Amino acid sequence: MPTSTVEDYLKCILVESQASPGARVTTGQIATALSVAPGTVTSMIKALAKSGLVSYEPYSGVELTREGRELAMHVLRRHRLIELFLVEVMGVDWSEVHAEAELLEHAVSDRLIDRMDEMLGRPSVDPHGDPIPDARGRLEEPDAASLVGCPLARALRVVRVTDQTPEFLQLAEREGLMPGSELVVASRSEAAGTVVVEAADGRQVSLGYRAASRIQVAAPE
Amino acid sequence: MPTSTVEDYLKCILVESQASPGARVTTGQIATALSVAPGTVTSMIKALAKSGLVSYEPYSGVELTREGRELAMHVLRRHRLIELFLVEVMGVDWSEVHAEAELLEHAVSDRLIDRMDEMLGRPSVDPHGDPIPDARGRLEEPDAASLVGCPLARALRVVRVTDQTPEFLQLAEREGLMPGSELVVASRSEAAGTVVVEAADGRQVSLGYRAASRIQVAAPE
DNA sequence: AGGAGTATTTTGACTACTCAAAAATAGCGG
DNA sequence: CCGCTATTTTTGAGTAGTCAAAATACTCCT
Repeated sequence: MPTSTVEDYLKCILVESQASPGARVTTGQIATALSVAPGTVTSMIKALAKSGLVSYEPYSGVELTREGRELAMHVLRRHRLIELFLVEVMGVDWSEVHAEAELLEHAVSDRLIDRMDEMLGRPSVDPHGDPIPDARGRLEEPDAASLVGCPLARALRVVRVTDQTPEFLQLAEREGLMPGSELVVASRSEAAGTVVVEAADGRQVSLGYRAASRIQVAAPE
Repeated sequence: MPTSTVEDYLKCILVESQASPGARVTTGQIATALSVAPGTVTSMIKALAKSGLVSYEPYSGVELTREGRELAMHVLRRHRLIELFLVEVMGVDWSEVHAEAELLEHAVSDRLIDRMDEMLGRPSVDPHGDPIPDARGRLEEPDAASLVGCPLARALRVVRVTDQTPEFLQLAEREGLMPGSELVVASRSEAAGTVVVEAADGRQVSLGYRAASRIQVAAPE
């Protein structure tokens, strides 16, 4: 049985490698993401490599093995189902569910997860639009355009928000930029690094490139 | 922030001291209840004493301090609310909820616990009839009679089942001895150490004294 | 009171995780 | 190809929890 620390490392490696596909994940990246000292990551990674969960070449980064990826997928599934459960069934604010799920994902049994899945109608995405791996650990990662790369002056729908900080999520909620919301990108300024968005209620919001890149959109319906 | 191990020790000391009021809890008792080696308990207890959560006199047992008791009460509250939530909201079998709650009680935030409490209508007992401490850690422990000490040939109602093993709980369910069930104690044999109970459906069940003492009853309604 | 037997504590060691700080390495600019 | 900087790894040490087995203390019986 993997410890919850091991689960955290694997999940972290999975999401980091999804964020930049093709590249190996560096120990520094992991240290930052998990808020631990760099040396801690190195020794942990060596332990994971010994257990066959990652492949590791010193100074060149880490990659999940098939077994490690499967485990990480299950943790991710638990995390995202719990998030959705908290929002849909328990009425928790979507800006708070990430932190709650971070703890619960290590404590909830597979039976309970399946019960949640059933209660929620076998959903495919969590409250942030992140796809939920199925019970066999399969996941298709849709590649949607972000507010930085999408066409202008076209009706669009938010499908995913890839920033889990409560502050960002509260902003998104306030400005009508949650998954499902409709919007139009009014303009972009390369020089200023801003994107001006018109939400469904007609209000205009200006976002920096970093923030804009965290919001993914698709054609309405 | 106490670790989940500390929470387990405190909760264990609390329930053991409730089971035999007045007596100090021995390290051996704790070791058995938590399935750890006796020496482990001794060193853990010394750490708890240093943190001011228990008072400890070598060879004479342990007692919770006010602070330790408060903490233990909160853990017990979490545990029992989670059990009820799992049964009422998620439809989990009552014989399984104890084990689930054992893990979840360390991972659920206070906010979520309060949300559960609200959803369940501020309940006073869990699915086994165990009383739920309130948000301030207060608890009244009703002293009901068990099937060993109650009157014979009188209509009674099960109010509490004080054995959390799945096997026992499944038996109780099968034989109609869950909290709320009505029954009559038909006879008792001191010599054989058995109690014969007639459940609501008319079936008779014979229980050993140990099992009978685990089922508490009160007058119907 | 003297043992015998049981419960408890001590000892020494191990796993899992962590950090700070020193040492090693990679990759770049010249 | 040499040196500089940033990153990574190593080293040494500490915390939390655990066990097996030896040592100690209690208790009860004769």
